[in-house]
Amino acid sequence: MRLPANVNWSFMTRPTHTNQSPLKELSLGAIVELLRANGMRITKNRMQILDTLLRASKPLSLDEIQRRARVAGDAPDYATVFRVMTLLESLQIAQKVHLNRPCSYYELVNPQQHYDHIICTECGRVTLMIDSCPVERVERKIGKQYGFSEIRHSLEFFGKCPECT
Amino acid sequence: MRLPANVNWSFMTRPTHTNQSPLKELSLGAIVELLRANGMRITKNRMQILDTLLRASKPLSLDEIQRRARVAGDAPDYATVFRVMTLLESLQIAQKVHLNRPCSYYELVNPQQHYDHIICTECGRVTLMIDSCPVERVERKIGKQYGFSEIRHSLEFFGKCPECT
DNA sequence: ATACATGCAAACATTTTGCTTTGGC
DNA sequence: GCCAAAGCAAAATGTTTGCATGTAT
Repeated sequence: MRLPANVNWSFMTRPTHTNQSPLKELSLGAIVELLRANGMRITKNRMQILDTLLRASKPLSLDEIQRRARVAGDAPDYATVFRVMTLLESLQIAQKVHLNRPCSYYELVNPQQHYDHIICTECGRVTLMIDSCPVERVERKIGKQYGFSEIRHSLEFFGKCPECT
Repeated sequence: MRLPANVNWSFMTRPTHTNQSPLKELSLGAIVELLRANGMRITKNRMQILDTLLRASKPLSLDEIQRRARVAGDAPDYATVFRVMTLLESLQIAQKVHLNRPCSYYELVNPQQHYDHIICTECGRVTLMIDSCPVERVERKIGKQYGFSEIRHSLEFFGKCPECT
């Protein structure tokens, strides 16, 4: 059952930067403050990427983030987008979402609100579930029953959306 | 909100082979029968891969499937493993599981039983949740509230397992 | 002035495909 | 014998890194 020990699994969720001050609300100001508090510099690229993520109504791929972060024909390098997203992920400001596609999609984590996704298997449209999360209660049960701690989850629904039916 | 129309999303879940007879139980016999019913040939490679998947107690990567399907020093080609898994996926006999790792992991779909996963963020160990699925009720709600049909879901929990705590 | 962030290019890992040969039916 | 499946090799895709240069602090 145990996977190979020589594999480094830590990159999955463990922050590479110790994040002492968790995000209080999902706003540009709060994020900038948190970056500063962690010794990160506020650059034009980072502002444009954060602005893009805040405007997005669905998870974005690195490619989409790069294209949307373009200002006056000037887009950040792909590697920069990658590094910024890796950074935001490690600070638990952003997270990956699994859409059953060959590349990764990212969204900002809203500490106030948890949303799960419904992905149309026909057109790929992503709908956010605004309902209260159906599994939060289960997380507590897992802690007790299986002895896990620091539990997070990833939940996606797939189906045919009304327009594709 | 709508994603680019020129993208082909269908590969995500839509079977490429029309599967007329859904699996009744998760056994080698039932799967072979289903393959035959869909005009697929029964080969040594396919038998070894199916046997591997049936024995597995956790989702396996293509690489792991190939290594485990080895019989007398003779392993199926990696491309063959890939094609067989794509086939099984399209017939909805197998499915991908997202473990937040750079490659895909597969498991057989048990029509009798649905299991969700708990993945340790430290050691990568995968635990199956044998409890009744916490979100089946939600699926019905999504049908009504959002108008989706043919709803499936993917649910993974992440946390520190007892031994890693 | 210093150290972090960036752009560019190259390396890497994984997935996917083309094509010829093999083998199930 | 026919056509699907397999093996091999190469291409395509997406992710990640090294290093020289730029820039926030």
